Amino acid sequence: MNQTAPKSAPKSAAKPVKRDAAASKRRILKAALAEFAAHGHAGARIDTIAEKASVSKPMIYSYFGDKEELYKAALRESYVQIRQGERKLKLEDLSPEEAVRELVGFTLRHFVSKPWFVSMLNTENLLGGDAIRQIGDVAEIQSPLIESIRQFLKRGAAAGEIRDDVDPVELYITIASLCYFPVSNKHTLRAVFKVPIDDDWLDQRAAMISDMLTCYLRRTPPAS
Amino acid sequence: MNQTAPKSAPKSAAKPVKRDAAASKRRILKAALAEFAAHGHAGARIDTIAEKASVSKPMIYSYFGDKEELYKAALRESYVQIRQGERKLKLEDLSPEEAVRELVGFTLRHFVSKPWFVSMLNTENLLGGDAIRQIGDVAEIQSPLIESIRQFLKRGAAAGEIRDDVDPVELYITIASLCYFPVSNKHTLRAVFKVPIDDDWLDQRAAMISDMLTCYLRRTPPAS
Amino acid sequence: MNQTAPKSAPKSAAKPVKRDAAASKRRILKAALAEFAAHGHAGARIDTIAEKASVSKPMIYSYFGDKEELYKAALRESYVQIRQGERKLKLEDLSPEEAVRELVGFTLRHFVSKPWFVSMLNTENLLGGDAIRQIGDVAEIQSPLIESIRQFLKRGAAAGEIRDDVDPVELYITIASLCYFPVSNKHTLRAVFKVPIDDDWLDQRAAMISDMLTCYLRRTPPAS
Amino acid sequence: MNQTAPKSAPKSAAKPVKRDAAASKRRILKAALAEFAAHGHAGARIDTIAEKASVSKPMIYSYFGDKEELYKAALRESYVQIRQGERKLKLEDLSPEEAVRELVGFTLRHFVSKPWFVSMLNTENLLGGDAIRQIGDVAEIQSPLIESIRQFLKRGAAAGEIRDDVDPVELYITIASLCYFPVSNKHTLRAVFKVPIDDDWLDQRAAMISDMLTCYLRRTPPAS
DNA sequence: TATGAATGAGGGTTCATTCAT
DNA sequence: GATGAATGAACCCTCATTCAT
Repeated sequence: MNQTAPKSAPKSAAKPVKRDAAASKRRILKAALAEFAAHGHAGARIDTIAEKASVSKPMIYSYFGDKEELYKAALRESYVQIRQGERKLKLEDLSPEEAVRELVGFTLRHFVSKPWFVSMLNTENLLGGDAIRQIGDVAEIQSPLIESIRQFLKRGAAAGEIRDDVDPVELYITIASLCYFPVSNKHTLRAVFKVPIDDDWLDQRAAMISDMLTCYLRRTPPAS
Repeated sequence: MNQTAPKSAPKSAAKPVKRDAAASKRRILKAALAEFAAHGHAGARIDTIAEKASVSKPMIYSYFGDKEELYKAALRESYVQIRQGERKLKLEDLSPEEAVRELVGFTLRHFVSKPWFVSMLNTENLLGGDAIRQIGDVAEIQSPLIESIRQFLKRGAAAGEIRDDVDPVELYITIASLCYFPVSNKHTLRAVFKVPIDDDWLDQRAAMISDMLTCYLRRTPPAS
Repeated sequence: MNQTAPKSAPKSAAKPVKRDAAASKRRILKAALAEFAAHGHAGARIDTIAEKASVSKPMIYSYFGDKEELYKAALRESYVQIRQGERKLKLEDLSPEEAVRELVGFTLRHFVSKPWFVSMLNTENLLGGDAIRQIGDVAEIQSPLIESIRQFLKRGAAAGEIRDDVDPVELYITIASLCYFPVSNKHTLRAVFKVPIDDDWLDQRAAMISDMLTCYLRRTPPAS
Repeated sequence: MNQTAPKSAPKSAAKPVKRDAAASKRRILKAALAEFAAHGHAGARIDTIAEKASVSKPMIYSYFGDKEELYKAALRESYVQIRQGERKLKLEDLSPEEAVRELVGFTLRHFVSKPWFVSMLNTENLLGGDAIRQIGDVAEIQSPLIESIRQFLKRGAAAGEIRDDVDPVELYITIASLCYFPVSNKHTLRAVFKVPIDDDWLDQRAAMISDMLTCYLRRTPPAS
């Protein structure tokens, strides 16, 4: 009767992670994020999520309520994961020019390597942002990065290396714009402009973006 | 074939728009574009499109085949309409700096005033670009604008006013990136960064983008 | 190719009533009434209704909206049908005693032969009467019967044959009570009191009820 | 086996009601009765019952088997509780007329104050009485009341105060009919006849019913 | 004993699509 | 050419029921 005695063989992963609520919830969230990112809100299928998460559908409803709530959880999760990645970015000891170059390269690689984040933003904005407005703490999730940018801008301005009228949020939006678009619109760009959005192209782009920003930051602000 | 030439038969003009196949098709396309842009591919409803176009559902199927084909037609239509708008842009007699400023302002206004275009691109890229790859002539649709940009870049470079290593497609992608992102991601930006993406903000942004690009174009290319 | 030519043989009921919206709706209503009466609100199955009505489920939703609305329609239908039966009742030319006897017999037979009416009332009252409150014209449906009762009471009182303080609604509720209970509670009565609620028993009951009512009506009202 | 005998072990009385199988079972039964009465057989939810009884769902299954068995237990319980109420009724020392008046008033108040009994009967009869047929001892539960009625009828007949051909079961069914209907069909009566079934109305009704029955009982039986 | 975790089977509802006039 | 009528196939969600601790 030692069929049901995994004690003696804890290593055997025959029954992966049964009866572990937290793990189940995590798997569901991961699968949901992938599914919503791949097919949008309406195109996502609860059946598929259940299957990919190796749980039954009722578990999803018991943990998350309904599709809408699951979507919100997935959207929030995409921000949480992005933020975890951003923690690795260290700009403190860099010159403004190096910091910009690092930030651009990082942001671009970040978007490329986490395409579900880009897809979730697309999906959410398509639907009018109803969900993100209901997630209270999204602003806080992103703030450390902005703070980091503010620091190096202040340092550079104090050292007289760059202009002193640059808002960190505006700069971030600029960088994000330049990095987001080629990733988000990869397929239409390729079809319309025959541009192959591959690693080489992206590397060149990162360099060009950095050049442009550096040039702009160095310049003295207009007299107006 | 004078079926589609009601001009020669003014008698039968009792019912103005009825029994006009071309008009029906146009109405369907318009409604489909609005619906797909508003709710994405999976979220769009054929019933709603039929209702908004004031046609019966079988009409849609007889004209367009199925939802997939209708989606492709709507996607193509969004490019056609965008292109029609771009025709109004005249850059020939402007200095490079003026041309950039005009192009940026125009592109931004364009995206803002045709949000369905932005939504259709989002939707199409979300789904992997399968549809746009099947539309043969999309590349040609966009080319006049690129040509126009090429012209003023060449002129400016010849006059020594700007650097001569700028690719028109790259420049357009840069401008598009900067104009697209704040429009496309309006809702998440507002939620995360508390930035109100209104007309004032967009005007300032257009100026800032133009400054940055001008600065970059003027600069001599790096030695490498 | 005369497979699809029923014209030459209109009698053949091979394809019963296809493409007849009104007929479909009628069949659905009939099936719904039977199903709700047999299994109650929650126990009724839309699938079963569709099957019994020989329509697909979407037809039901297209005609009636949802289960709740279909239930309301069925409830209303049960009153309409009951009312149609009551029209056959003629009390005008009868003496008060005969009228009562006729009314009692009729009501009892009515309830026995339309058990779905009794079941629908049970179901609706079980759920708190939410549905019937939303049906505007139920009161009017029942009123002719009350009017009829009022007439013979007035006639009998004027002739001095019966007391003159009897309210027609109260009398109807009394009769309904006496006729409803043995029909509605047929199964529990049989199980608890071993009373076989069959035709013989019901006939005797009708006589007893009539006796009792007659006795009561004849009596002069109490002094109080 | 002193697990279920906390009396002998007052030490472990820290948690008063916990680990008391009988109490749990009682709470389940009470909650089930309320739930089945409120929503009918199909509409009742095991989850709700578990929650209201403060037990886990597996407890319910371990005590009662399945929903069907729980329903039967609840149905039986409703009879048991009704019977407990009836025990308080004392008709022995009353005149026939007083006994009838007391019995009517009591029955009406009984139904009004135990609406779940009425609802359970409705539900059970709606479903065809399958459950009650499987409960063996229901007949015995009700019999004392019938016996009590038989007594006072015999006494009254012997004293020549009332007719002697009245069957106690028939009389009880008559009284039950008159008291049950206005309670059971409270909502539809209000909607259809605009009669407010409140305490005043019920008091008047009890008086009227008693009058009618008294009148009938006093009368000499018909010659037939 | 007691229960959190989990699920198979279905229930109501919707949607793209077609039929028949 | 045009449409009201109709439906198969899902989809989201729930519920009675069991597993495993």
